[in-house]
Amino acid sequence: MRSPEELTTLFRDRGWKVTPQRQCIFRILHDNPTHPTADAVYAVARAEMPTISLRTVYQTLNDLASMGEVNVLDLGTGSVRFDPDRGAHHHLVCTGCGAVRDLFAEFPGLRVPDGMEQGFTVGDAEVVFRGLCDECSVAGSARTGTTGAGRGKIESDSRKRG
Amino acid sequence: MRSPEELTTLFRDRGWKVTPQRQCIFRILHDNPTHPTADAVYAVARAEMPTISLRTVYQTLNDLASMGEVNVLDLGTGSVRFDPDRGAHHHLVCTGCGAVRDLFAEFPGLRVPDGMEQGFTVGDAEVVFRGLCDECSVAGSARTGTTGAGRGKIESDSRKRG
DNA sequence: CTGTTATCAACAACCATTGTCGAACAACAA
DNA sequence: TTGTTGTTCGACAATGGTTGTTGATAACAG
Repeated sequence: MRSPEELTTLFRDRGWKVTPQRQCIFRILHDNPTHPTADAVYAVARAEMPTISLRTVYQTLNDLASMGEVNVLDLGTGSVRFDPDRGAHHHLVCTGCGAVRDLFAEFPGLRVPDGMEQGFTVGDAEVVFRGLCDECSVAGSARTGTTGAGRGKIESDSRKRG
Repeated sequence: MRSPEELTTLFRDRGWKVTPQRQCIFRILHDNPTHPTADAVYAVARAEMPTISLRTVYQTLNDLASMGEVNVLDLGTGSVRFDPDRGAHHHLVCTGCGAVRDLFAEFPGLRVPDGMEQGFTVGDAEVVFRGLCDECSVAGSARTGTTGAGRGKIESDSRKRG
């Protein structure tokens, strides 16, 4: 996404006000590679603006998304993540803790093979590599995780109910 | 996933009972290419078992997931989907209506380039092609959708609040 | 047949996210 | 420096998807 200064101009052009809260969020997101959730942004923002509200964070995040300044990612980790990097890239997702890392790689030949479109008008392709991050592969030799995606919400197999 | 008959055996082996409800869900899922949500399974199940509960559907679906008989997919469409096809394949996702279609294609060279693992122990790669299905591309020439993923929950830009 | 387990119904709780409302306030153009 | 207007806050309710709970009933499996 663009720099806080540029965003200031863009907001003004749209007739939107540039409040300290918004500027704070601009700064937090700028060059941020951590794909923070709304709640993560909120936590950081509170450090310098203790009275900022979660509602305002969501509001501004959505404003930025509607302007196309951040990408909204739902990688199945339970909450939506915001990515200020607008360039084409893919993701590594930890099935343990939900961490997301960028993967700047190109995969030539990554398009729907002819005749398999099934009526779809296909836009972008995103690749998600799922696995365990360094911390989680150390911490847990058990719990290899669900085979596919999943937000870690699989019922804890609590048989014997009732 | 395996046939209803095989699943019956597998459940018994685990000391689980094979109830009509479970068998019903086995049948609904078997060779089902629609990636149904739990609610979709529930709707079909009720057609032949009007008294089945949503709770039981979730329960059985999670049982099957924990056995590795179905894949749990969170494609950012708002609810989790269940895929009985355990083979390697990818997906087409409609950003309009959330429909999911299988894409049986192989993408050779789809692995994390050396040195870009960032500490991850990478397992599978899933490719999501986002676009519009035939129905949605006819129905909506407006609303091209959010650039990235997103469950269509972006706030409806209702300015002038307060 | 009998003991164990699954299911039901009905409800509450959870989480991420959005809506709402009034009051206070601050950005910014005049 | 003002006034207008948009923004924020706080506090709470509501949504939708999913899971927990409970007691009673029903059904599987040995």
